Amino acid sequence: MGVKAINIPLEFAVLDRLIHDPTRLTLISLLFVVESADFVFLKTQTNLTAGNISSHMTKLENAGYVMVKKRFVGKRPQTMFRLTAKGRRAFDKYRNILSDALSGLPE
Amino acid sequence: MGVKAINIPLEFAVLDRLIHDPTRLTLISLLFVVESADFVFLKTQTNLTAGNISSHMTKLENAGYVMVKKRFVGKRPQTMFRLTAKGRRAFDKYRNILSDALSGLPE
DNA sequence: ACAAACTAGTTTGCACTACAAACTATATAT
DNA sequence: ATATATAGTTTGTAGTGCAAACTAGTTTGT
Repeated sequence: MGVKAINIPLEFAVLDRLIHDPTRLTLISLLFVVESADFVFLKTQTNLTAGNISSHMTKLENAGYVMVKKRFVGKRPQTMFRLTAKGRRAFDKYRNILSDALSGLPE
Repeated sequence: MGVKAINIPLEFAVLDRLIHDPTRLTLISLLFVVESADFVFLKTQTNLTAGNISSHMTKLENAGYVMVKKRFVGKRPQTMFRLTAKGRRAFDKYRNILSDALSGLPE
């Protein structure tokens, strides 16, 4: 028979690409822990450029993972972000798949 | 002072992109556990197309993460892949960064 | 009052990437 | 001979991430 049958359940393939990108992983994780954050907070906590944050958050918004509320604080525009229930579920699922896959490896 | 200073160490940004891609993550993980595998094995264990595997493995080879040995088995070509020491180190580091970052999150 | 510098973002352009389809080359079956 | 299968590689294309450039407004300096 030669080689024994091997079955390694590597579920990396089904990881949500929208979450998996490192930049969005950072942004989503931040939103996950702080519940709600504005643009400036995201910018100072990360080392991302404004443009980068903007386009990624738009992508997350279009996916329905993030809610956006714009208002003025004093005279300045402020953009607030918050994970939606859908976004939270997607992130939970992502984490579970990833940590399961990682823990399935030896060592 | 308003809001307390928050410092969340999210190290996702430094993840090795070469490893982070889900397809390569799958391929590298496979090599990590089986030590050495041929093209056909990688193809049957994953649901990837041959072209996809080919280009990803070339990328990993160029990065010095994977060694390739070609030979004939009977009359058929066989391409064997194996993680290099460098590749193994990179993968170990990747796993550590990722699991640390994940475990830093609440819940 | 006017300009320069700063704040808060969005849009654009480019270089790179992943993916499957198409291809090469050889072997086997009919 | 022709068709089908195996073992891959190369090519073409659509999509992506990123910073630079831009928009719109505010504050500061003189």
